[in-house]
Amino acid sequence: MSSYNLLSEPIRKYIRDKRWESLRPIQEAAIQRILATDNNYVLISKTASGKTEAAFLPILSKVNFKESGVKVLYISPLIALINDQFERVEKLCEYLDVSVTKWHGEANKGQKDRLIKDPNGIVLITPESIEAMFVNKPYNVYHLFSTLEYMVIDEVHSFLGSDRGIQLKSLLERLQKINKNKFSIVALSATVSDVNQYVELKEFLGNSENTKIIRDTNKKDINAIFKYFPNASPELPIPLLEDLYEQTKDSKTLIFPNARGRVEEVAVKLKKISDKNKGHKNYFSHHSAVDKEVREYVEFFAKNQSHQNFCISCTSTLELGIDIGNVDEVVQIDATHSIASLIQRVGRSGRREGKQSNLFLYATDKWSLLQSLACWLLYKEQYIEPIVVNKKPFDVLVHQLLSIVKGTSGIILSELLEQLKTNSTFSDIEIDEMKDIIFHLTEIDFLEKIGNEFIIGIEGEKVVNNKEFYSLFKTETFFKVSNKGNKIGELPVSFQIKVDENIFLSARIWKIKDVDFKAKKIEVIPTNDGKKPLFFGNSADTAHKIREKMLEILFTKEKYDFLDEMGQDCIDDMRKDFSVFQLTNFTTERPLLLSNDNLTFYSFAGSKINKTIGFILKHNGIENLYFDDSSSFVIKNLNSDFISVLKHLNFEKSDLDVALRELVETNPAVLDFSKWGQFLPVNYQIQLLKNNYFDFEETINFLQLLKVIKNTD
DNA sequence: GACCTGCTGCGGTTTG
Repeated sequence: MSSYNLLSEPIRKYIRDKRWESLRPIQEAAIQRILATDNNYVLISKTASGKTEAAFLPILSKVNFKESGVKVLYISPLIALINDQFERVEKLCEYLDVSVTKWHGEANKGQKDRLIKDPNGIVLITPESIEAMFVNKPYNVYHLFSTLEYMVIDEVHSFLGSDRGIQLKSLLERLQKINKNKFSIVALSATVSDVNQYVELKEFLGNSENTKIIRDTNKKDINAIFKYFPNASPELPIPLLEDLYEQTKDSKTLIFPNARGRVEEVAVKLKKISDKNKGHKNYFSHHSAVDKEVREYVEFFAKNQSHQNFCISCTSTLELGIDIGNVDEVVQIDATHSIASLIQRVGRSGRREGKQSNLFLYATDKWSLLQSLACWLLYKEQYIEPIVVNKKPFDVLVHQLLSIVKGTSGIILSELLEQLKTNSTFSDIEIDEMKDIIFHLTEIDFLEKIGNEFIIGIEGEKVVNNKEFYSLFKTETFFKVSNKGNKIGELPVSFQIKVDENIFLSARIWKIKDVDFKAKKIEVIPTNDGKKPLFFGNSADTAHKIREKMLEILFTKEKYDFLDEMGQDCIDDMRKDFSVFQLTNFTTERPLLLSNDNLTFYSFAGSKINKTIGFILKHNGIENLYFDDSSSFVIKNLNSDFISVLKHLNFEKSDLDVALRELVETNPAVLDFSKWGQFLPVNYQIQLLKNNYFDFEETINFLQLLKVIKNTD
């Protein structure tokens, strides 16, 4: 225990009292390095491997908490995670007489006020709460956070590649600027396995040169079992549910059915089967539309009822590090959209004494089976999709610009530009581009120029003084569902929301008794039979590599011992269907099926490339139907030669910009992916579409190399 | 048929 001896005595006492026999590998490595240097570190290690302690043990040994001011700022993407970590960190801090303060939208205000009176110790916060402080009480940011020594960013991978991540990076740099002595950063992550991702990670922390990666490569052994139950209707096949029940009834299980409606269907139907068989009653659902208190109860149950089995049907709400302990079995119903997501889900399982740890992959559709298989094979190859960071985040610039102006009582142009230009988040955006955007914001009354100084304009006030301002993502308002004052969850308005309709929610069945459209409330009573609720969402993008792997599987002869008979037969059938194509190169060759009067182009490409191809086809007057499951375009009544059309698609730049402008003007909803993009000048909206929504560069690369293989008979 | 994430300030009332 060499690192142990380097820690301060109170921390060593903590370890002794905890009766830890040894430090985990990630802790051994991190303790030595964090104590010895002021480098930034990224600690990469699987869920529940002691990452939090790997960061906090050395930081608490090292930092001098005697001086006034907050010394350590911990940032989390989730309130639930802050509440979880608070208990752990606070217990540790009892040994040091250092105070820990939760600072998020649901945290106790008295504690926050106390911190302002006497800034000290450790603060646990969300990015949005930092944003709010910059906007409303910029002097408090200085008062509290100008003497930081360490910042800890938890679940850092959840920020990378998103607008929320760009916002956090900007906030981090704004904090760094008000600290005379630069603070060091320790970031924690469970799912970074590709060396290419290291570059983006280091860049994110703002000091690539002095950022080091510490990685525990210990893998989790898990046994995959594929089961194929083709379904003919939107409902899950009964044999699948019965098999699922048998596989999970004596375990602690997490089931990921991908969609909230289906999460409810699984929870309710399994519970019914369990009731019939006199099995356990602990069937729950957990997703964003389940009431918060109900979700907390479910988490509490999973964490504390160690002697009882349970089954939680959930969405990605249980992907991140909220502590529910380990489960015995993880079930994925139909394919995940990314390997990163699969890694997180697999990471939830752990071995119980004398029990094999299993991952069940159920598929209800042949394409989903193929995609699931592709994901599993890529997982075994340790592949993970690359992180794509928008280097010209004009929309986040709009937001941060308003945040900076609001935080001042008037700022001159040169000072505003200086603040943006010295923030490396925006270093690829030119000064002239910034000026364009500032000019446009002034035109639409988001900013107002008084003398030499910019302040927030009349229209800007409406936006900045709204609580929706602090976040980079949009949310719609749902109707609150309750039963005699007990909150159950919420549902979006749809034709389903009417009196006497029966729906599933929070793993139970309800009859709608009253809908109050004005108050957006639904009153329900329990009942015995019903339907899954309808939600409307967008599916996440599917990575290019996953589609490529799907194609590869179709052209190999391999048998998979983890596939059931139905599944292997299905894959063999698909292979037979595709055997009419003489295809050998999975990077460049793609099948083109010619039949009577239509053709089907199987692009086997990532979502962004497909969106771009669809747009270009339409732009060239080629009407097509796109099918996401099979990544294919069906084109009817095409007279010209499709291949030459595809190879010679019109990429004239000015022409493309005209087409994109037309798209933005006729269909502004195309910008819905960006909360702040709507306030950009139209030519910047076009650039945003090119950078974030479409991917012309990759599409051109793909099409240039593309060799279309036609069917032979 | 299709995921997730967060939220100030102020004035009022209640509580110790």
